Amino acid sequence: MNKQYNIPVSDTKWLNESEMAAWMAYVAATHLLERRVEDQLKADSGLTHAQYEILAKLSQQPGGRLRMTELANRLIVSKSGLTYQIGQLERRGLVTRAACPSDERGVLAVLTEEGTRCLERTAPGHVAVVRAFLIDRLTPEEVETMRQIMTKATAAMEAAPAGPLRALRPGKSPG
Amino acid sequence: MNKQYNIPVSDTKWLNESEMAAWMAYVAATHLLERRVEDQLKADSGLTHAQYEILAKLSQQPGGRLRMTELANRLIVSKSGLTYQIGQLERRGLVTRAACPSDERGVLAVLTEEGTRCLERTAPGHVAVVRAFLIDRLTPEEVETMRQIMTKATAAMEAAPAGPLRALRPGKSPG
DNA sequence: CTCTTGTCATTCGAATTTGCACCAAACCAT
DNA sequence: ATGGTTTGGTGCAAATTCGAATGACAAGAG
Repeated sequence: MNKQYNIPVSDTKWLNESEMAAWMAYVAATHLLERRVEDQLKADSGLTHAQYEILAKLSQQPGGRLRMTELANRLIVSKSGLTYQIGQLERRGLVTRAACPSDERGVLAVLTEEGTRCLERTAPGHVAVVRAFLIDRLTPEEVETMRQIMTKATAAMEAAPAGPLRALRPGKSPG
Repeated sequence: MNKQYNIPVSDTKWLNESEMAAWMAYVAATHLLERRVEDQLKADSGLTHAQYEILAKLSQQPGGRLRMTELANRLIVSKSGLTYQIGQLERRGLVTRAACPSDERGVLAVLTEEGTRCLERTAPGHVAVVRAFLIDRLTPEEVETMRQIMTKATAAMEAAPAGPLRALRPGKSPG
């Protein structure tokens, strides 16, 4: 089938022991942390992590509003997925939809008063989880290194085209 | 609470700038990376990341086999979720179910020959993605620090009971 | 042995996510 | 202006995930 990602065995640069350990620990920690965050939010406010991230992102914006597509891009979620979740939040009165003044097609997701209160009520518990299982386990230097690592990775992926990895490798041009 | 320091009602210890930046970069990187990994696996072998992780975990075991519950625990997935995915992999001939010799109730998920070949065929591309967007962007020191960070976080979560976070916080006793 | 309790895996229903198709609106080169 | 192309948001079907309920077996007390 599609072999565009396949690299001949001889060229494969496998992960060494440290790299493999780092990757496996990252995967495990990510799964565990996602579960903890999800559990806390569910128990504390009935929100999912995806919904919390929507509220949090909106609250960072002036006027607590953002275009649907822009919001989806920032949250790294599909547009249809965002449509669904905004519907859920709207049903709970935490978000409202408003017409975009500059583009007739556009829709603004707007954080409501109640959405703001819900976020303020929920945030402390959320932060507590992030601290308890991650941040407070690290030295300030480790926190800073994690920031650098994750920023680099994010930049690499935002820069690279969505397509096949080949585009990133030298000596090949898209057919 | 004590307001003489102009601290809000809750005694929440918020994230400082570095911590917040680290957390937000982590969340963004994780979403982006998951998407990249998913895309590569789908295009290259028709596997999801969850399915790849099952095959990889089984391949690390002697005999390429593991009890369902044990596998679910290691992959940090619900048992019912694993049942579903093993069904999918079995349908493709990459995994077989076998009776557990020591426990009549038990079921062993067993990696097949074809499952092994599929994994060997898919692994290079997977590693290439992990390298391209994460590992190769880091210095060896950063890789090592990431390993430490993620190992600490994993240990913290595996040690802590699944229940409310309150149990972890000082000055409060359950009930 | 028998009863009670706990564990293992599955099934079922509900919730969520994605890609694709679709329609309306905006953009653009004639 | 105008026909063609692109963009923005939503509807829909398929896939995946989880929790609760279920049935079979195991383990321990009497």
